[in-house]
Amino acid sequence: MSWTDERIDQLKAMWERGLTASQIADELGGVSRNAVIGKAHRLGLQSRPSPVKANEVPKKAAPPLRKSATEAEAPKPAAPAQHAAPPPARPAAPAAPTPAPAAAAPAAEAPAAPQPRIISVGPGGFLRQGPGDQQAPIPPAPPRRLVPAKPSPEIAGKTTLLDLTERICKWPMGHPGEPDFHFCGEAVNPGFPYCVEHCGRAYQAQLPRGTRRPPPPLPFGGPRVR
DNA sequence: CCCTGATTCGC
DNA sequence: GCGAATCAGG
Repeated sequence: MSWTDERIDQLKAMWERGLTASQIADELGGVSRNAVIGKAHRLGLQSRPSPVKANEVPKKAAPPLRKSATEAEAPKPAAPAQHAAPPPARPAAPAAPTPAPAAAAPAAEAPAAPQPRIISVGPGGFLRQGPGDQQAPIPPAPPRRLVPAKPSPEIAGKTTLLDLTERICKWPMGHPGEPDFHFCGEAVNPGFPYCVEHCGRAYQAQLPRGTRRPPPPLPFGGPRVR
């Protein structure tokens, strides 16, 4: 599997949306988590909250057993005189304990990052935006009332999250949070998370905007091999 | 153990 | 450029 422009776009989008590398890899298919991370770095996409990065600046004297001591370069400041001069800390680590300016929740955020490309990821990754149909701000918390999850009559007979199995089409119907949100529930197209019909919708190529999408090519035989 | 992202380095 | 192997924190 190679990094086509489209896949790179999806990677960027999902990465910025805060999906984990595993999720992204899974969503794209054909690549490993490492591949995603590697690519993200090469692209210059940069570190969001990483578990292994709270601090740590310079400290590479005894790399366990790596094959090379690439950077054993401690820039000797050649500071003569000054006897008893205490190690002036590290020249490059002033007082900036919070290098992550945007470490907020990945959800309700709109940093206004210009993103002209069109991307289209299936409902699993939940991205469907483009210059034309950008998502509304999703602003004020809807005055919806949280209710003690009683089996409302609306979802009676519907496929809920708990009903999902590997053989059940997981295409979402409606939107999460809405009272009648449920899943398609049809038998899946074997090997895919959705039924044949929804596979057709999930994996179609992005049409040029303006084009009315005709009936999806139904006899699904599309891409994505896992 | 599982998960995460970061980094290195042979290809 | 790519990604497995490795590292390292939660």
